[in-house]
Amino acid sequence: MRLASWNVNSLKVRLPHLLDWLELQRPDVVCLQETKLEDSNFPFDALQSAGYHVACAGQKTYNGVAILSREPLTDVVRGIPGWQDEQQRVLTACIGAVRVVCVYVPNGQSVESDKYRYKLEWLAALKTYLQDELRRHAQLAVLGDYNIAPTGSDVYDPQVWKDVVLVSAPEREAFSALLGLGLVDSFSLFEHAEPVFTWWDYRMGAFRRNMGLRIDHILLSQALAGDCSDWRVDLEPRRRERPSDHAPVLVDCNPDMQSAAPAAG
DNA sequence: ATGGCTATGTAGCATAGA
Repeated sequence: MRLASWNVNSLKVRLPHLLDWLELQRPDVVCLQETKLEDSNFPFDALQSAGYHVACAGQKTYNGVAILSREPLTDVVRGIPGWQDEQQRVLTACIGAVRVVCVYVPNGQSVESDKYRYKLEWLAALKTYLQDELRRHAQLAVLGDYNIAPTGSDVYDPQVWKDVVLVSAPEREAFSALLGLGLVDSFSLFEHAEPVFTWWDYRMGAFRRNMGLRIDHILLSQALAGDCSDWRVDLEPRRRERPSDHAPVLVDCNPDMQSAAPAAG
């Protein structure tokens, strides 16, 4: 099963890129972030014609998440249950025995900002939610734009990216806390000779100079991580005209599509 | 290198992203 995550930065603008890319990569499941579309404007027809079932949780102008899947989506849940949030940032669904959570973690703006406090509170709520989901689903995948570069190796210049939003200690601790639940950053299952990034600023020729950050992640429960055979970022869409500032991230894994029950213990 | 692009809502620029 091929799982992917892509912050498209407006699905309206990026739909042609997405449709081309779906045909090339043929992922089984795709989590989209920053769709910036109300559900009434979601391009259902184009994606259904491309062979995908769709679940979406959008809003006008900002945020918005969606899950595309070749197999039907069931048990769809919008947001973090029990945690009120105006912003559409979380969507969860089952594909067979695999539970998929699509997340768009708040940016935080700056460590002095109220938005930064919201980000940390949001991450704490996400942790509680994922802990709960892990109890219910042995095969859990949490894909999305985390807006956190976990280590100094995940930024092009650790001197520049120091104690600022996206790399601050509290944010990195919040990310580690998700791993502490028993989730694995699928990136870390493989060796990487060169730095790997998933986002590059539109300005300053950042992509051309590979001045990027690794902030889009695919976390897998132990049951899925054990059979994960590949992790990669696809740079091709970022090279196109009018690209998203994020590149899609993909993993290949081999879930057990029969058993939905969590492992004992 | 200091918000230098890009997208949205909306009709000039403001807000947000990371």
